[in-house]
Amino acid sequence: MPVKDNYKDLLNFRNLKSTKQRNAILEELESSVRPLTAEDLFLNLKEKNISISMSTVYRVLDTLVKNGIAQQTSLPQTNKAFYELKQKEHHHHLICIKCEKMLHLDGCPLNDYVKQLEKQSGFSIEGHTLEIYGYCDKCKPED
Amino acid sequence: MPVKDNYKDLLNFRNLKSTKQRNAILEELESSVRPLTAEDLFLNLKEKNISISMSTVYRVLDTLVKNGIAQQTSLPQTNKAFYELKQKEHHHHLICIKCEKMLHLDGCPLNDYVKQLEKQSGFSIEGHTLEIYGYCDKCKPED
DNA sequence: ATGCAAATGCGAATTATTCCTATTTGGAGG
DNA sequence: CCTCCAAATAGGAATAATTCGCATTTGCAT
Ligand SMILES: [Mn+2]
Ligand SMILES: [Mn+2]
Ligand SMILES: [Zn+2]
Ligand SMILES: [Zn+2]
Repeated sequence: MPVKDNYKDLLNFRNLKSTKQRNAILEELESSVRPLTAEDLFLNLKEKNISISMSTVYRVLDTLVKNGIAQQTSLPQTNKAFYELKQKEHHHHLICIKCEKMLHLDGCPLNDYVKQLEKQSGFSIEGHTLEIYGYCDKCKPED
Repeated sequence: MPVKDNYKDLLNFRNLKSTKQRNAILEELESSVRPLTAEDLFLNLKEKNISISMSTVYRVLDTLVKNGIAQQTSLPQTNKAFYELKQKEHHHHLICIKCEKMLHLDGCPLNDYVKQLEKQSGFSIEGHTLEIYGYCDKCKPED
């Protein structure tokens, strides 16, 4: 049972070879409802008996990000990176501190703010990080 | 020339002992115009011949944060933490990717957004991280 | 002044990630 | 299809930031 090769064009188009590992990671990311860590990916693929090493996971993710195929976010109060496929629209996340549930939010509330800030600060602004955290419905402390 | 002990009350009030290391760290943070890393603090204090170890720097910073005296921020594209004294007003930073210059911004653009999000999401929102980055005046690429 | 919980120092451990190098492999060209 | 080689991978060592464990020191209540 061969791993899908749905991503050959996507990869070759950017002068990237279509490999078992890259296809498998893309498949994982595409089918996941939430961003995944390098370790998540490593374990998921092992589970499916796809041979891969941690260094390859990191290298592939890096390549995907550099080529605009994936994007990285990092959560507050943890220092590991999460990855998801790049969405059409720039967005942020709402994260449960307890269970790590992660909702994709619609759009970005900072467009105007950033534009204005760029004018008054003299910086050329390249981007921003924004993550919102709290307790989800189920994890709310019941005091 | 003894290290100042201006912070004794501040510390004792929270059942924290006033130690040379804690006072020295508080002094560094207070006199710095920008947030400092654990290593910055360690080196600055060594420079001033104040005996301290890295683990103590981390432990003290942790204690200060837990007690609401300091606050931690972490920059995008780097995985070290920066610390500053807790300000009266919640705020964010504008950071130069190249030279690491860091401006404290006034206020927070997210108050309304967060309130609205809390209602419609069912989360109890505890906080958010927001850092804005780009190139400062002097570091702007000149194309 | 005394006693003891709290704080510190120092090195080892941990965690996430990157680097090194020998080996394998995708796919361009014949 | 073959061949070939640049690109990609495996596996382990290295790095960087941070945390831990434990023996020693110290602030401060009495
Ligand atoms: Mn998302
Ligand atoms: Mn600040
Ligand atoms: Zn945004
Ligand atoms: Zn804010």
